[in-house]
Order: sequence, then C-alpha cells, then structure tokens
Amino acid sequence: MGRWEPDARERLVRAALDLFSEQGYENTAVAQIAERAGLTKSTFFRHFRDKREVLFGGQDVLAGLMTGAISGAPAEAGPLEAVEAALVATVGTFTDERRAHGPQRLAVIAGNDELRERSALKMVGFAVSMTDALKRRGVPELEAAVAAELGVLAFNHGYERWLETGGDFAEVARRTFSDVRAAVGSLERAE
Amino acid sequence: MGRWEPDARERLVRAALDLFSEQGYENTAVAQIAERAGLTKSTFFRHFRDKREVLFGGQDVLAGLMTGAISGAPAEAGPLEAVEAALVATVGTFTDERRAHGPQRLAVIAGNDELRERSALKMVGFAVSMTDALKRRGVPELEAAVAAELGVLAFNHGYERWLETGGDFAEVARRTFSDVRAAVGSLERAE
DNA sequence: TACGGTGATGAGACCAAGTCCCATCACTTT
DNA sequence: AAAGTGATGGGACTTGGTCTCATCACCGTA
Repeated sequence: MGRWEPDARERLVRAALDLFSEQGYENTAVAQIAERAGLTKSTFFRHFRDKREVLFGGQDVLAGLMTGAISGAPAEAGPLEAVEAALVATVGTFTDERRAHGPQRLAVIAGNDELRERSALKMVGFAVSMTDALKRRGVPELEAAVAAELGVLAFNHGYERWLETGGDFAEVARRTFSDVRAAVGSLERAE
Repeated sequence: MGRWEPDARERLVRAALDLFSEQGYENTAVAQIAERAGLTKSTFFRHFRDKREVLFGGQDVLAGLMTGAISGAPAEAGPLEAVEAALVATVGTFTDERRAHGPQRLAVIAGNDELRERSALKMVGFAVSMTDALKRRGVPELEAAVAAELGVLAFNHGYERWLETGGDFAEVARRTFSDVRAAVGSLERAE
C-alpha cells in the first residue's frame, strides 16, 4: 500500500478531471493535479505514462475483453456476430460511476487536440486488436479490417448513446451495432 | 524569400526524415534537425506546429480535395460513389518524389507511438471531413459515417499498395475501394 | 543610389512535460 | 528488533514548445 491515504490513482483521475473542466487541459500543470490529489509530480508519472493518459485508463482492459470475446465466439459465428459479441463483452466496465463523469470526460477530450489525438489512437488500438482476433479465426484480412472498423464505429456511437440514455450497455451496443449494419445495407442498396 | 538558401521547409523535412531513420525519432532533437537543415529551432517551429508535424505536411490539402470531390459529385451518385471520387481526387498529391521516401516515412511512423498517434488523428480528420461532406449531400448520419470510414480504410490500404506497386494512384484507389466493397458484401452474406 | 517596408530568420529567456536517481517512509516478514 | 518491500518525495536534468526582440535579405520607390 502507499503511505497516507489509499486510492492514489483514483484521486489523481478525479483531480485531473475537475481541474481540466475548471481551467482547461492546457492551463493545468501536472504538478497542480498531483498537488490537489495530495501527491507529487513524480507519483503522477508513476501511475500514468503521460498527462493525457490520466483520462484513458483501462482501455487495454477493454481491448482484452474484445479480443477474448472474438476468440471465444462459437465457430459458426460470422465476423460481424463475433464483433457484436466483442462489444457486448465490455458491458462490465460500463458502471454507474463511469457514466457519472462520462460527459465531463468527453467534453474535456473534445476541447483539446492532444486528447483527441490520444482518443484516436485508442480507437485504432481497438480496431487492430479486433482485426487480429478475427484473422486468427480465419477471416480474410480485408473483411476482418472492415468488420473491426464497423465495430469501433458502433462502439463509439453506442458509448455516447449510453451516456445519454443510460440502461444496460449490452442492450445499447446491440441496438447500435444493428443500426450500423442497417446503414451498411442502405449503402449497398443505394446504387 | 528567406535569407540564404531557399526551400527551408523541404530541407527540414528531409533532415528530419533522415535523422529519424538514422537515430530514431525520440533520439533526435528538434535543434538537431534544424541544424542539419542549416536553420534554428525557432525557424523549425515557424514551419511546423510541433515535432511530429514535420512528417504529416499537406494532410489538410488532402482533406480539402476529398470534401471537394464529394461536394462536386453528380447528384445521382450514391455515398459510396462519392467517397470513391474523393479518393481518386487526391491523385495529384501522389508524386514520384513522395513515393520515393514513402516507405522510409512509414517505417519511422510505425516505430514511434507519438507518430502513430498523430497518424491516427489525421485519419480521423479525413473521416470527419468526408462524413460532413456526405451529410451536406443529405446522406443520413450513420450511413455517412460508415461510408467515410470505409473510404479511410481504402485510402490507407491503397496508399500502401501504391508504395509497393507504383503506377497511377487513381487506379490503385479504385481497385482497393472495390476490394473493400467486396469485403463488405462478403460480410453481409456471411450469416 | 539611397531609403523605408516586408517577411523570414536568429537568439535567447522562459515554462511545462517527462526522465532519472536517490533518499525516505509505511508496512510486512522473519 | 532487524531486514525487506513498495510506494512516495524531491530535485536535477533534457527537451518540446512559446514568446519577444533584434537582425538580415530582398523589393519597390524616390
């Protein structure tokens, strides 16, 4: 355990989120975040790779859940079914507490280039993870890439929808993914 | 004109690319790039927003060409046809000289997180640009997003294919986009 | 030829991000 | 009680990036 208070990591996240909302991301120094959390700059960088990462914790866990679900999907399942399973598999991470500061987090990210950059990288990470997992099932390269990209798209739209409407994320994800598939169908029929 | 030699920007790009290849991106300081180009740190940052950007010049021009092509596509064209036109419209930027150091550039980007991050942001930028342009044509939100995402996917694969095979980028783009559409068809038929 | 204007550059101070190393403290184990 | 472990504090250091001011090349005009 650390010394003094526990939950250093969580305290840093909260302090960062609050300060970013109050003053903006670029006007907030790491030392200031650490200070509000009762810690120091050194400790901040022990918990997070860089200043951006404080807003993107647990994304690797998400990627793991996704690839796990794709690998574990029944052999008869098609690529799109496997991707849908990947989205549904992340349901456990969508807690009430996460929903509570979700909008605040999204607003901060939207307001800063560095953060949108990091967000984009995380999404690419998801796409790569799912593409690889699909290829391991024997799905051809390009089909795997397309299916994964559609999955990421649905994941993002689903996340925003979940923040607005609440409820079970698995439900929302299934509905959103179905909408995406419908959109694909419309595109095909359009010409 | 600047003082002394002309083409400061190009010299900086070349120096950066070479140094990154020789020593790696993180082991190269901006001051060093500037020095090899016969300039100073100040001048570097006058030409490029940050150290990463030296490898991503002209991406905004690409986005402009894409949205222009989508806006200018015939009214009867479907979203996918418009996106294909967007890819083809970028052909003018794919010069021999760009093809010459393309692989070197890709290798450097692949080897560094910051650069892959910037690359991801640029791709998201393309997707957003194309999505907006499609929406302005009356394409529903989700269909526009899917079509744009497929376009970016094809653009990336097309770029790599073009680096390998050479030839006219418009040709390569059309073929790649057709492959992507075929992959989408396979996914649909898969279940 | 001389002059002033313009735009790109050089130079250096300055701040914050991120790295590194070492000392310190709380807590556990023996 | 002593040794070990893991997280923390603290400070030096490098570098990315900003800002300001002086400088120089070039261009047009008188």
